[in-house]
Amino acid sequence: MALGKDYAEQDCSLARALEVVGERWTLLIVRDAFYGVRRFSDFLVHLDIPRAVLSARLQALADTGVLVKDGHDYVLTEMGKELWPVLHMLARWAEDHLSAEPSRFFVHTACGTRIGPDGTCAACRRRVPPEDLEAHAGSGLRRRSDPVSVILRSPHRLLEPIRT
Amino acid sequence: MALGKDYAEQDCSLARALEVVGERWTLLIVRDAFYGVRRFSDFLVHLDIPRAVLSARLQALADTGVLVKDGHDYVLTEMGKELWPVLHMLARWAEDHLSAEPSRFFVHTACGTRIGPDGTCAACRRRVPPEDLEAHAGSGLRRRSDPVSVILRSPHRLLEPIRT
DNA sequence: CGACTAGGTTCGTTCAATGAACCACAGGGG
DNA sequence: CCCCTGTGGTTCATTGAACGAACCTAGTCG
Repeated sequence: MALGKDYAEQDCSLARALEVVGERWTLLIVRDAFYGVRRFSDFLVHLDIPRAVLSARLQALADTGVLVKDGHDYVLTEMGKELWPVLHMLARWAEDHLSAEPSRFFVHTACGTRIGPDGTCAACRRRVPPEDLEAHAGSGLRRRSDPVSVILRSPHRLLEPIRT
Repeated sequence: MALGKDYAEQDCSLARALEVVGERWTLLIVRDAFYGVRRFSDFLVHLDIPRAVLSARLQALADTGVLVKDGHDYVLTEMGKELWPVLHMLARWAEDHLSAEPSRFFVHTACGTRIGPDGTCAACRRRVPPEDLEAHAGSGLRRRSDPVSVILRSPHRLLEPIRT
């Protein structure tokens, strides 16, 4: 990971996880992938990240099997999709403790219920996988003007590819 | 966070979270805090981290309220303790997908049941807070020889301060 | 053909991570 | 009293990753 020295000496599966998703930008790339971003240039404009870094991260994520490269699209694998609960909990933690206005919230498409902090649907009483969720813009959303941000401002189902 | 440029432009509470816990070493420091590590020198020897970086991270975590400095001890706040589900899920993800042998597993002290991937006790059917969990060494634990690793090899309750 | 776009790579600069050395203070012993 | 040790840091030169601008290549449109 990040510097010459990795986390090899740590006896913890957490350290293994951080070697894969612990670098700068990596989790934001994965988040965008859940939002339906698939193309290099879309990640680029939405994240405002150096091209070289994006290239390196996408390749690393493809190498470890979080993403798979399909033509010019980078798509989440099953392994990647299972990061959803982690992303969701981290975002909820920030909202609860960093006075971050929720910029997005998520609704269970099947029943229309907003899911709780633990990722479960209160009505259905079970975990909802990301493909059954619809993202809605919340009060804390800043009005950015790049094409990807504009598209992501209207409600959309997670993992559904966006069209720029 | 990491470089001059932070995640300020991102409209996402995830980005806010990563500004606090997304830097190199930070989540491993928080993990050790759950394991009962509290002293500067104990973090130092267990993480094998440069002193300057450890100093900077502990101060940053105290500034944001994840830890509180009590004399020479760094202790998790309520806000910090609520990171437990995130850490636990990330570690389970690594075990499931990175062929990482579990180095530790966690048992609900009250009923003796090993908790599931989502952090719930199968017997009690509810979320178990970290202070009610006991950490046990698993099959994947490497035999490191520093004093902190030796202590952490025997079962111990989370958040219970270790004695070197 | 020429212009334009998507998807990168190259490379010089900047800035954080590293690790070794140094500093300050608090006991404890002689 | 001075010396020694342990704890909890800070300072600083070096290294390597992130940055950002420029460049490259393949495909497409007119």
